[in-house]
Amino acid sequence: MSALQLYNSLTRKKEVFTPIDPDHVRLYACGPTVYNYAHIGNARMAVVFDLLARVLRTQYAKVTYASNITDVDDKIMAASEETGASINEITEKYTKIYNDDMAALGCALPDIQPKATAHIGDMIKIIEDLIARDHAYASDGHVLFHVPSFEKYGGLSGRSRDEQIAGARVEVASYKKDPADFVLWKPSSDNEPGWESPWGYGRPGWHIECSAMSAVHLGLPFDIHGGGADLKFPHHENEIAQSCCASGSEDDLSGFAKVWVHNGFVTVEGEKMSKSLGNVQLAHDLAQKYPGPVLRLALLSAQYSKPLDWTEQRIGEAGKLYEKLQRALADDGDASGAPDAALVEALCDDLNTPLAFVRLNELLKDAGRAPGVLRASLDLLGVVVVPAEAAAVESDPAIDALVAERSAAKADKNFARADEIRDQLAAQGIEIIDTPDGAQWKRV
RNA sequence: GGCGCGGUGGCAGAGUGGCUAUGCAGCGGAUUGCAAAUCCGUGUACACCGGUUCGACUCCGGUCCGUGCCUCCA
Repeated sequence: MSALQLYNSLTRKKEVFTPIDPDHVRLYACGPTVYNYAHIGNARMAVVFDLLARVLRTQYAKVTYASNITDVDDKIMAASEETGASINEITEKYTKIYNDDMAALGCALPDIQPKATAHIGDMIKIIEDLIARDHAYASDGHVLFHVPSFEKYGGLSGRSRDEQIAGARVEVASYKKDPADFVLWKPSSDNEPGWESPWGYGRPGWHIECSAMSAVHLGLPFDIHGGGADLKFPHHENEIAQSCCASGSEDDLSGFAKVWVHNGFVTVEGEKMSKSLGNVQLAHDLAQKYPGPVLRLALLSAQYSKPLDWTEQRIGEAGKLYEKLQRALADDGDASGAPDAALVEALCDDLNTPLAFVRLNELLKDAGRAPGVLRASLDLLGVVVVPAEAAAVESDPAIDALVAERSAAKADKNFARADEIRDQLAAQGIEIIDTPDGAQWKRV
């Protein structure tokens, strides 16, 4: 069996993955803030870590994959004010939509999907620990992490505290001892969501939730922590600071999580997705328009850590691959088999999905002989191939009549008439496909 | 400005110190009455300039260009 190698952002090297406990591999990935539909970038993260969990499961008997739902956040509050819907209505609605949409993309539900609001007590506990260890202080209703108290701060992103301040875009607030200090807890007004705490009524800062949920559900240190590349700083840097300092691991940045995996950014037709450009591609919309497996194939068509440009052409190519798979697996048949060794090997090499797809194409040519291997390989990739529906899903008396007339002409060897009808329908965007079971047609 | 990442054939996208993937598109052919599908064949591409080397797309240095983060962000 090939050894799994992963690029570790913390060490900046590709490393052979060695679990802390081979009997139980633990993976955490930062999940979405549920205030809106997930976009294709969120979907990439979900697909990448779903795949990583699947690959891990081929090698280890027990794998726990946790990915959180952030359900307390200022953006959610803003959405609530805007729409008049309650916070709960919003978070419940978009959590369900997120899970449904990711399921369409072939993502299994994480083993644990903790919600921030269910872990406020755990967060308060960590904050208290940090205060007790002189890494945090209360000030003006806020509690802040004191960055200068953690010498190794910045080790993940390669950014020193001074450099962070040099950017001069960090919020300089009167209650901060140091401009780099970040919020662990902040006060809420009466009409804002909040919880009672030793520092008064308030709510947690953004970073603390992941420190709390990962520790509670996985224990420290755990094996792999993942998320989008943009989370590296400040989110993951701050998670490390909180978790290492609260757990007495100030000297070892890997005292929180051993391996850090970051997936690359998604652009759309060469441009950054943004509301102002109006080019945000929602997973929900895409899933209405294309089969989920096609989207998954498209998302995996570049290696996870590389940037991915989301284009019509890419979806089109994924669509063609999917159609080939559908044809190859049209007959139920041998469902047994293990995933192809070369494909597994490609995935074990830092999830090299493009290389795995090369193998997939070879398997496709051999599908007649070894459909079981192809099925098992697709299973591992999380690509669920659903047989194509019989072509003519719609019915149109005029077209059906012409198709029937053409079939009759063919039977009479009147090919001139048959071709005439083909051309006529083609002009209307109708394609006739002859099959052993008769002619079918579809709009193209 | 600081910290990163990357520049590979028409497009996408792996990879390797020497044998130069793969997919899509294109072209040629087989097959099919014609199509579709399928199959076969076909492209010495690795930003630029130096260096190391018997040999570099691959290692080192520099240049140019693109891009991400540094503020909420997957």
